[in-house]
Amino acid sequence: MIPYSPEAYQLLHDGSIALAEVEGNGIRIDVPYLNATIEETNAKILRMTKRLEQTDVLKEWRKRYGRKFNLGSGEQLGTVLFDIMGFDPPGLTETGKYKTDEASLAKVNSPFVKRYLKIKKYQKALSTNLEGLRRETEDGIVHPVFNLHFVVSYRSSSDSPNFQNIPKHEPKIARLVRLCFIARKGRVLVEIDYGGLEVCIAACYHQDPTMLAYLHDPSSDMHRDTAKDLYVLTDEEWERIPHKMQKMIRFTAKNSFVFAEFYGSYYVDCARNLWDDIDRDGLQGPNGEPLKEHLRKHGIFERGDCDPAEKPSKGTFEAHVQKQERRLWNRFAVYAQWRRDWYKDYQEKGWFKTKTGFICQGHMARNKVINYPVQGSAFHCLLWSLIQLVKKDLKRNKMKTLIVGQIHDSIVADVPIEELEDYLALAHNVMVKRLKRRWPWVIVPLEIEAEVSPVGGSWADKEEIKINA
DNA sequence: GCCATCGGCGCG
DNA sequence: AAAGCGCGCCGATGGC
Repeated sequence: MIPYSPEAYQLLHDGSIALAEVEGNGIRIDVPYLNATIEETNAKILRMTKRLEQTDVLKEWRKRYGRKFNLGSGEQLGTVLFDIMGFDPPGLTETGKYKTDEASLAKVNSPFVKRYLKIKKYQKALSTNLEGLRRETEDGIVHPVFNLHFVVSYRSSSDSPNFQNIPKHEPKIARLVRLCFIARKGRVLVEIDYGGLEVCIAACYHQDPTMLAYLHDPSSDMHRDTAKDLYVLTDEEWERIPHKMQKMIRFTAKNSFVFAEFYGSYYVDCARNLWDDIDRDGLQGPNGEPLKEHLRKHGIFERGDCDPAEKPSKGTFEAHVQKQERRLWNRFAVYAQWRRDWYKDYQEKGWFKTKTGFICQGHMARNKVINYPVQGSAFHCLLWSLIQLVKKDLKRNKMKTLIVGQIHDSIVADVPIEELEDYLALAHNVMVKRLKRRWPWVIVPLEIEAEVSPVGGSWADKEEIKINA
């Protein structure tokens, strides 16, 4: 069976050509800054490593391994922490070694851990994002590759360097790396992204009335409402929490619970992650108290065993999250039913077809069957918009704007400052209005948000800007 | 020296 | 009944 309709084929065909042009354009790199930053980051890592020498963990480590000592070896670290020093092993990897990732190490009570993890973060940024970027930059321009093939869900990928995983969430690291990416002379970098695109596209498949109501009412906020339930916060208490803290609480509710559930996770894993999030992010309740203290006032005293074989005990966070899980899927009951029906249909036929005309066949686990069509179709909305801009609108209007990248649900462009207004209007027209005409199955309103760098400035300094429709 | 695999982690 | 989707890149490791 040919795995796509003629129109789906056309999308990949046009998309490949448009993305080739995007690759050719490339992004300007601040080479002097990049070179200086590589030097400085190297020195910083060296300094931090020196300070680590005084910790008891590192002393034990050197004693055990001598000349073979290697700070980058997770295996050595596991042996030192859990075999020699007797900390509780947080769990084992797929192949039976000690886990030494950030979440596991967070449970080890030692001043060594925090500093070690900080070094690892900078090491990662240095080797992947800074040195990797320098390797791939030529004449001050980098040309990331964007692939439309080999991705099972019919999304895209990027490499050499990967433009789709540049640090963003950790402020210091994000700034360090994003200062490298700058607008050309007299121009600004503009990133326009669809807000909540995957949720919107999922809603086009399942048409759950509660979800549709959320998406049609811009003043409502599913993640905020879920966050309040999850942490037992009344409206009045929520209002007393500082805006920045509200955002952090909403962020963890969204990523560790709502999206996790939508992707097929369940309350045991969610409870574990959410409980860890509270301490790691320093989440606080309405009186500035640690969120766990707030939960205690509402009869939630501890995390719970989170043992899949056991029922959660009363008074635990695990039991509470289980209750919230039931509540979530009761509210989105039509969505829940669609998941069952969609999967059953696949089991009977052995394949399914996406809204954008692609056929996925072969053996797939349940969660993949549910996620691929949404993930793929969401990206196709972005790709169609990008094709319109690159192939039609920018050329038709004889504009000098260059599309330079794409990150699943966003488009990055290098725009002459005098074209900014025109570009924003054009993008809005394509991404919001014309897309819905192109694909009438998009039955929810779409929203876009734009961020703009200073003239000749960097991606790190971009700021949100209003789009006048 | 080359290559595949693993654990870990960055992004959506 | 099962139990988080998709990518790419890095260093470590071990087999050849």
